[in-house]
Amino acid sequence: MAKVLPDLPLDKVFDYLIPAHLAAEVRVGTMVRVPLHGRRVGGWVVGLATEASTDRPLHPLAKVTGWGPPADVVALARWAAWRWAGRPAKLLATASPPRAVRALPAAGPAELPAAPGRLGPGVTVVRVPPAGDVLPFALDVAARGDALVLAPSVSAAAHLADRLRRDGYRVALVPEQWGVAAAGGCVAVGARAAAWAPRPALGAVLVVDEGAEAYQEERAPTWNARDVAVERARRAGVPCVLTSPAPSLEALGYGRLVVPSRTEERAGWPIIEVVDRRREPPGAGLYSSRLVALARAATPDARLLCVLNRRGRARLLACTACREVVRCEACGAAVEGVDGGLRCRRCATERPPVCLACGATRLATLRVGVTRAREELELLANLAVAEVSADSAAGPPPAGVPILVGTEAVLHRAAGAGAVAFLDFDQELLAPRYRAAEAALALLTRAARLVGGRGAGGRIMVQTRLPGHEVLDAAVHADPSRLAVVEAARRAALRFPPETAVAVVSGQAAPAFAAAVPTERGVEVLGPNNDRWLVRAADHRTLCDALAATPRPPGRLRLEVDPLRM
DNA sequence: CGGACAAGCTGA
DNA sequence: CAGCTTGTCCGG
Repeated sequence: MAKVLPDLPLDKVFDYLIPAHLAAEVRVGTMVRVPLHGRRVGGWVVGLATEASTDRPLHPLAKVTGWGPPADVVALARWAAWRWAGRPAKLLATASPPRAVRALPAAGPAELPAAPGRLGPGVTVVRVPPAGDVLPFALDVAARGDALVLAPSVSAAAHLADRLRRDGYRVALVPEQWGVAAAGGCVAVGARAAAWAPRPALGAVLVVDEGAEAYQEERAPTWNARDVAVERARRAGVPCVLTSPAPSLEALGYGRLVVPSRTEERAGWPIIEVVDRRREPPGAGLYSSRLVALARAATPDARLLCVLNRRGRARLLACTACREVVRCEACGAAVEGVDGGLRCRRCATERPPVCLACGATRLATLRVGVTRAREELELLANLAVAEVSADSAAGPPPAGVPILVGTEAVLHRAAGAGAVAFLDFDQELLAPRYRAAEAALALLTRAARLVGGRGAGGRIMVQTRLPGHEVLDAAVHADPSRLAVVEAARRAALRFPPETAVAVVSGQAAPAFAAAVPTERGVEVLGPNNDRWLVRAADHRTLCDALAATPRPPGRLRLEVDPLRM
């Protein structure tokens, strides 16, 4: 008989008889449909047995849907369900092909384009400067056969896949080519979900830009592809390589660090010019004389990207026709849009969404910081300046404009740049998130990739009132360890991860859950703060065991293990 | 999850 | 008291 985990928010395994005509297709991982409680549901075979765990009469499997995650991935999903306090079905769904796979294609060739080179056992963390190339590491793992290569975005994965193909490797882009990956004899390449790709004979694992936030699933269970990949390699006993321009503290805890020579690393970072805003004359606003000089030198071929993160400010509405700011007719304060109408933030007066100045009905949110910066830069530089928003539906940034200004989205939406200027970097350095420093350095590395290394003339300008901050110290010296040392000490002093392991508990059932967490072995429950509780323990084993031992009260509950913010 | 069944509420 | 909603239970 088959032990089946239904695709329901239910952690229970049910026994089914395997009809003779399906026997050849049923193995651990096979996706099936089964009768349960008067209906048919999908599920995964998670085990095979000869004896049922119940006396009640068994139903036969209704249907085999197709191939599913192999046995090692099923086991990995069970581990991840414990590690991120979630349901195995959620993780098995991620590990499954997006469309039913009835039959696998032929496996790829056994012989590989290159002989496996040096690759140590266990986890190797490699510091690759922003302008450096990770392809050599991808080739190293690919030469091991049935490799797994993860990149932080689908586009980065597709690009790496193309380059591996050009070097003679057969590549499966997962999850689209799930079946090709399952057949084996190829490199599986993909973004976050590819951590679960089927690999018949896993040879090695590479995680590119291991610290990227995109590796973490935002919805619970908040699993992280890097951590899943590391555990997977450990279970298989194969080498695992993590690359990053500035390895995270979590990665540094996994394995030995390999750094390039000082010369090589310095060449891979652009020149970073720090402008001390405390020394600028008052009234200069966001525009130091050095920034104005940089702006005047911008050309359409060597654009200047100006980054101004002004999040968390009250957002204003403006009329798209006459550009008048929309205000309350009763008290004159700013209004906010509420389902089809406008409401005053101060006196709660409501009215239809119509401009009082011109009567137009098309209103748009105004990002005060960025919009004003665009106008001011245009005057100061005497050049065209375009505003770039995070809305990718707005199309690519306009061509032929020498200066672009926007929130950090400008770094995602522009293909390249001659220079990048952070108008007010203190926003990043002082953000009230425990990972703010790592995130700020990540922002600088993203900018560094757009402008290239110092040899290519790349330069970044950072305006700040904290010129001695360790993030800037690390970037200016092209030495991320200068931040890692300070940050590790700070996290340890504040008992933040990875010094400790934490989970955020929220949702309607959070009070009952928080009260039921067993506070043994040093497990602490802190809060509530904004209706959220924090569970903290010395390590993940202690934390996850405590969460697993807590009975789930009825009602909505969100458990966020390893929160990005807390 | 979602069907079954029970208990509670409402209006004639 | 029919007809409906809401809550609880449980599945092979």
